[in-house]
Amino acid sequence: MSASDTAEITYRLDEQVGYLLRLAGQRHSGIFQSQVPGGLTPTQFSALLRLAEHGEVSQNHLGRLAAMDIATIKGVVDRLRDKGLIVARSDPDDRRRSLIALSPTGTALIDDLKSAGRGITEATLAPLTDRERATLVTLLKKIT
Amino acid sequence: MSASDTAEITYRLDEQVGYLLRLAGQRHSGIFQSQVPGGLTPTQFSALLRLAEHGEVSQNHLGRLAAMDIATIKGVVDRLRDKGLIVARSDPDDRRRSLIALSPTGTALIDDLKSAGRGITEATLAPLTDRERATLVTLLKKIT
DNA sequence: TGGATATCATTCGTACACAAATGAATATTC
DNA sequence: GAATATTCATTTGTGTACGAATGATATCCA
Repeated sequence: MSASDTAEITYRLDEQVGYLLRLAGQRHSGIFQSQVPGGLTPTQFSALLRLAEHGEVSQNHLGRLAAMDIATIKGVVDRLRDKGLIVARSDPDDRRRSLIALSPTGTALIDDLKSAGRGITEATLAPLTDRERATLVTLLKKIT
Repeated sequence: MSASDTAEITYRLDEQVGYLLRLAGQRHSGIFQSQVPGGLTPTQFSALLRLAEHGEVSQNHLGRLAAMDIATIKGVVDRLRDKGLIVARSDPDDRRRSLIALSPTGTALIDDLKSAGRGITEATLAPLTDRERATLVTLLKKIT
């Protein structure tokens, strides 16, 4: 047994994906907040874009589309409705369901959100070359 | 102007770093929870490892070391103290400061945490080759 | 030395994030 | 068609995450 085998177990927190994912998320979140219109959060933004893509869907389905827990999407929907960006109605064919759709205000906001979203992604990826950006996106998709 | 230039602005949520960072973080978080001993959260884990690296530090300093807001580290420290993994005492040389250190129980846990941390990273990166793993870590560091 | 400045920790408010429990409504299956 | 299972939305509880305000303590420097 060599001397280095004795006690110490080396483990560098700064090299772990989990820790780095948290840090990268923090930085992105700051950039997002400074560039998004309407004081939207990243999750609210995702929910709105999913609604733009899919049209009217049930609340739980929207949560699945935007990768949110049912308890999380509930709060997000409540806040988006308070902001007047979405409308909710109960499904006449299934009384358990609450159908969620963009309001006219919400619809009118979508193009601005897409444009802001492009700027946010650009700022987040600014330290990378085009090739590195594509690689990062590819690798992140693989571990999702 | 071609037909496709008219209205539609294309924007794919599933291609945006911010969204992918959130998804990757969610998956990692699930893996973490299933493998870490003592029911620790990723942030609690990070705080403990920083304490192991740096020894006794002030609460705010610990927050900076582990990339947490002062309001966040306060809650984390409270919960770690409730679990008996750390001890806090007031700094005799600066009465504003609260000095935080690992307790004997916390110290005894560190090697297990490092070992679990390796497994968690391995499971998170399982879909990637060794080369891809190194690339991902490098790119994440660059956007941090 | 004494006033401006900075740092430390706490607290409050808002917003995810998810597990678990609940009750209502709908599907399934025998 | 009745028992079983599933799905939907809500609620509760715990734990990040961060901005902003506050009061206590240190430091700086004119």
